[in-house]
Amino acid sequence: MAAAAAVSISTASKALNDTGRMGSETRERVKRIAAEIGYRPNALARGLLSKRSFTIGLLTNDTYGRFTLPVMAGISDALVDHGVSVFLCAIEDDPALAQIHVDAMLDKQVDGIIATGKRLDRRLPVDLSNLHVPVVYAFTEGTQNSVTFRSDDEQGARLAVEWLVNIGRRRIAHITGPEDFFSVRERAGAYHEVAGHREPVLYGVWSESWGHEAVEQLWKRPGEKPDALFCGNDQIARGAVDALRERGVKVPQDVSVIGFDNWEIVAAQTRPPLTTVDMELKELGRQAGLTVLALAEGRPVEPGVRKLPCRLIVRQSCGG
Amino acid sequence: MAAAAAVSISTASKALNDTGRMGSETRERVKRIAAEIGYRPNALARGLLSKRSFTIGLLTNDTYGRFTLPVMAGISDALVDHGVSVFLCAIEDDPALAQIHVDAMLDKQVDGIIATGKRLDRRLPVDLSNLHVPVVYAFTEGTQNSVTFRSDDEQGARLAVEWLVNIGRRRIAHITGPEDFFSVRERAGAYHEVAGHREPVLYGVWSESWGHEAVEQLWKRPGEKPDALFCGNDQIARGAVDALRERGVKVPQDVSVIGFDNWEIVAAQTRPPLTTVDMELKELGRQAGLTVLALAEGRPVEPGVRKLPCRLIVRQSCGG
DNA sequence: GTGGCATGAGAAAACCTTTTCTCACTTGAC
DNA sequence: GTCAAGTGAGAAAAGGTTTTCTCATGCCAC
Repeated sequence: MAAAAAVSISTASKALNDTGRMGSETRERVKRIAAEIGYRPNALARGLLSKRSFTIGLLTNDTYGRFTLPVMAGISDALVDHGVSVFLCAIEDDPALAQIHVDAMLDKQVDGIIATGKRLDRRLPVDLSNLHVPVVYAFTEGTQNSVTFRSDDEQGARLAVEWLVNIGRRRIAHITGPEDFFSVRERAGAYHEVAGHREPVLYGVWSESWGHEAVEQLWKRPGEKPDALFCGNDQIARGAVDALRERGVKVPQDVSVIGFDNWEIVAAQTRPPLTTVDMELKELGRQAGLTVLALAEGRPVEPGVRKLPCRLIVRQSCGG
Repeated sequence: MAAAAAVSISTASKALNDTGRMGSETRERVKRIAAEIGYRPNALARGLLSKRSFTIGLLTNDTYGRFTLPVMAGISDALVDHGVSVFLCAIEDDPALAQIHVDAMLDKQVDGIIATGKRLDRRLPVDLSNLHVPVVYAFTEGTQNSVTFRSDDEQGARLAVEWLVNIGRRRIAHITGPEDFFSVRERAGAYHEVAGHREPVLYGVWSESWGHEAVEQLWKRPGEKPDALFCGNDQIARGAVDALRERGVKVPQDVSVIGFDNWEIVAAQTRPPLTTVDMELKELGRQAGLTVLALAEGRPVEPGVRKLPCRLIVRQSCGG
């Protein structure tokens, strides 16, 4: 303890925390000696007393981290300045494992929990609604009266389709994922609204091969071919681009293609690199982090669903 | 506290921990009541006394988590049974940020630190060599006298090339990443040894487009074409497969292609799906987790570099 | 010179466990 | 009937910090 090294006992605490009454030369001396011996207070002891562990838990069922990692980066980015560290718990879809991790986090007195996932319209396999610590949901379905952050998929889709319209495309097709995804329906709705129903929506799965196959279907149909494809994610877009190339259709000259997610590893490696919609997951994580911190500190936060706007990332697959 | 709810005071502790002397009916009663009221001991208070926080820190500079996530999954998998939680700290390549995170972890009295990265032959931008907590390195360069876990890239490469030889391929080319990567040189060494120098090694970058371009180079050369490609990672392999398809070369009939990393998102989505070498990162993480736990508990661990064997994942890009 | 007050610094309690120590009571043996 | 040993359970200390309380000193004013 700094006390022993320096002179006094609990006076050290007051000196280092700039609290209490004391001579300024004593305060300075204690601080100097503390710095010299590299004294750092024990966060466990501090937490025991203050009821704040400066620790939060991040719960996710997104094994590959595609969505979780950007969210995590945002959370960490926002909280590191406040001295808060993050427990990451990957729970797959295993309720028992999830419960174990939640219990472990609670035992360690986390100041709050952020739940995140891989899908907006599904809950994590564990009930977090009656915990005595604040819970914030990010990119996963929350509970009644909770704070939930999600991307505004409708606005994102609108952004994409309007872009295609603005560069002069008229026959825009929409190739997307399974219709039971809420975000698929939201994006399709925006597509219909902006594009005006000129082309049908092709529902499928989230894979390159579906993008490939959907292009086959579209180009086998009689009549005019689409001059633009709005794809439900970057993998589908990539499959579509590959299929178009194989058919000798030029991207972006003959057909513009636009993706969703801005999953760099796919979007940037496609030839040509994909124009796509970024869901701003890092910003989403940042806000979730600040919110759980606010709740932990007792500041009031309005419950409800917060939709964060998406952003269009322009690369070369659209021309225009 | 359970004490208040039940009857006595510190007796509760002894009852719940099965220590001390006491009547079995008292012990049972305390346990029962504790279970009823859902009592869970405060890990902070426990840690203060026991000097064990049941917490470790995972430090990584692998932003996209391609390598870190499987390692993390293994660590968590190994340690969750021991009640240990993991702080994940993504430090990019920022020394100042790294130091902040390390300090925060030490303040929180982590029982140990695991350092991981995206490259075997580079250190993290922070010195962990003189900490008073154990440090284990996994998939990143460690320090003198430390415990380091890494994949056996030489053995992995051997596995791949031997497989190609065994299915009858004779003109095996090796397209790989930058020569300054230690693992690139190790893999190339094994390739030379097994394949017998029949083809040159093409060094480049870790991208699909390099795989694509390398195939162009190989097929533009006069003389016999390769009948197999051993690629330095799955992205290169994927670029190569795409280039071959565009040239009308059939995979796997005419040419076998084999990748490295088993990055499912690339390997499984390639047409045909890639046969590839898996570095068993999850197992690597598991062992790193158990090792740091052993060190934290004071059990002796031999320092040194532990090479873990790779495994061949057979899909359809090789035939045979 | 004495009473009041401001000031600086240490003492003590609290946070929640675990562990060791102590004490009262029971039992068995002589 | 007394003594030793054994048993059950509570008391107390410790762990490192923060916060409140107390006390001693010195100063000013009267």
